[in-house]
Amino acid sequence: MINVLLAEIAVAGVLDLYGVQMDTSAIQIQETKKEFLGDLTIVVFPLLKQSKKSPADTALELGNYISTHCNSVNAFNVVKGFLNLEIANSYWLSSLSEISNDIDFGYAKQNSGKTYMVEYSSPNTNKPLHLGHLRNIFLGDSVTNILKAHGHQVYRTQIINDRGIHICKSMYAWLKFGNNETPETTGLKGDKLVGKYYVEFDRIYKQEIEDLIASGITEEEAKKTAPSILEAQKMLVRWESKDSEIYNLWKKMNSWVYEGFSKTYQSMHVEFDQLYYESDTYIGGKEVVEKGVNEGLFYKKEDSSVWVDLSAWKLDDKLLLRADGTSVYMTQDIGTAIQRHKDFPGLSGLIYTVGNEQEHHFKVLFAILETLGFDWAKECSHLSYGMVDLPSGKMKSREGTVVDADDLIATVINDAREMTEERGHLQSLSMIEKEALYNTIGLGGLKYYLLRVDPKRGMMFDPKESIDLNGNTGPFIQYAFARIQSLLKKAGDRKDIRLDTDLSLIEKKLIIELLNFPQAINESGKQLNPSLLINYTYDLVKQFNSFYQSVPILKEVDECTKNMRIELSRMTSVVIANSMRLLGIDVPTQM
RNA sequence: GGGCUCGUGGCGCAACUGAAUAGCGCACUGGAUUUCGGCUCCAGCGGUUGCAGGUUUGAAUCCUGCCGGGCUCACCA
Repeated sequence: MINVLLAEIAVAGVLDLYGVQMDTSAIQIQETKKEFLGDLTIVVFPLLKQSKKSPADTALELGNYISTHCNSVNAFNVVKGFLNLEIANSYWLSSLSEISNDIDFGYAKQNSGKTYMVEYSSPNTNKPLHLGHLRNIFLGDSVTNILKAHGHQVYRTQIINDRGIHICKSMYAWLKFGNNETPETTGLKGDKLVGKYYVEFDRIYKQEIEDLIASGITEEEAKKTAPSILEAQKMLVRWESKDSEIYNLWKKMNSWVYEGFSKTYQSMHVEFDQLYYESDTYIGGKEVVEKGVNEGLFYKKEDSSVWVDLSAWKLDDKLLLRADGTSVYMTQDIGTAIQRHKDFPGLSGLIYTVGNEQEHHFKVLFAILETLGFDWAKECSHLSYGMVDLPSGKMKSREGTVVDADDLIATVINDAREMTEERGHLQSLSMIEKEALYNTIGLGGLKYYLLRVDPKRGMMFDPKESIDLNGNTGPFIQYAFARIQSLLKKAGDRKDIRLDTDLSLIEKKLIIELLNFPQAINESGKQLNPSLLINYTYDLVKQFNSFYQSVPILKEVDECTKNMRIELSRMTSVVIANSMRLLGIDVPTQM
């Protein structure tokens, strides 16, 4: 890579000129802004302490040194403290030639020897998946792909939140008002049916609270003593003691939900390697907590609830077991983390893809794991992401503004169908191929939209924009790919690029952009941030479209130039495909 | 109230973690096809980066204060 080479030469230059040894990391190299002459720019301000000269003099001296010591540097110019270097066309052409034989360009060539586990999705089993889950799922899925591209082994996992008070709420409402309804008798998807009774519970509960308040009880008291919530709590205790009636009901309703979820995952082409069930892992968590009490790591209050003191982390004390002996969310998360490290010894990292409203929870979890003395605790990390809001504001289940995942996916595929039928080149496609294409475009647009924004930030979801075709969208990228495929089909056999081919500015810029791909993968992996890859790919495609528009490719008469342009196009499509694959987005050969 | 976090053209997002005149998309205005897929390209309009100080050769980026959102501090998950 030329940047590395230039940095080394610059370091040698500083040593030779000013007698100071520097690290290559201190050399700032960036692409030259388009309004200046040159390809790469070294910022010399940080070197002034060493040179003890003006920015202009330093840049001039360093420029002279570099151009005589690096034959890929043709010329240079100095603007203020910026040393602009012009790199020889032959360098760019040989770089293009090199990567154009690499179908896996950008991906690690060998195994890193490291293993990671990425947790994502992990829904509760009391209601269907919604838009918020989609951001979570696409993010976790993409981060997994990106880590794999770094040569790591990665396991996709979930914690299935299949126990707890929330499940009991659905069960209670179903028992009371369900009339033995099943997915079969109602034709409802299993997760939708169970979700219906979770909502039903909430309605009853609210009503009871209102009635209690009307009878003169305080709101706080009413919330604790409403009959429905007391019943649900009793159920949880019975469940933990494996009461067969409750346990069987729980199994039945959960099985409905899993069937529903599995359909949803299939529709978005997402799979997992290893599932963990809270109903299994909470037991291990409980045991560890009890052991921790005996070892004096945790303490018991008079009411026999168990707590941990986290003042060493400047965190409040945290409850680990309720007074009635049942466990909380944290208890099972402790058990799950331990189980995972038992099952996969030597994990280099365990990454939790969970919304930012749980940042505090994970700080506490990791602190507890450290308290327990697990040395892998510091390798656990929380991939936190911001909430998805609608133009109308926040999604609120109470107000019925939650965007259902199944509905959204269906909508987006249908929109893709309508738009593609209108303008597509589909004559040669069978019905099945067409359906697959609508799927690719609709889902691709949706994934692109949700992955485009920096995960850390909250984002706005506008249903109208999600599968827009113009601008910074999935279909825009897909179209560029399809168009290149069409071109390549007519291009004939590949030939090597001649290093003396003429290069225009726009062609050179495109090569430079292509060469940046490994760096984009690198950054997105380091930061666990797929949006960096999206931004990169979008810039690349814009650059390509501009190139495509400005010069003939197949109609070019000069054979060398024509061949170079074909290779440039082909390599662009390889990078598009390789990048989109990491985002979980398919690219069609025609659309 | 304590902690975390975010305020960038009308709207939605960038800015390589401190560098050149803050970029892009949507929307709006005007152009481009004897051309390989026009779901394309080119140009214009539009910003004192919430406000006020400070550090620095250089600040959207770092520090302090204020204003305004969001999240969180559960015997919920």
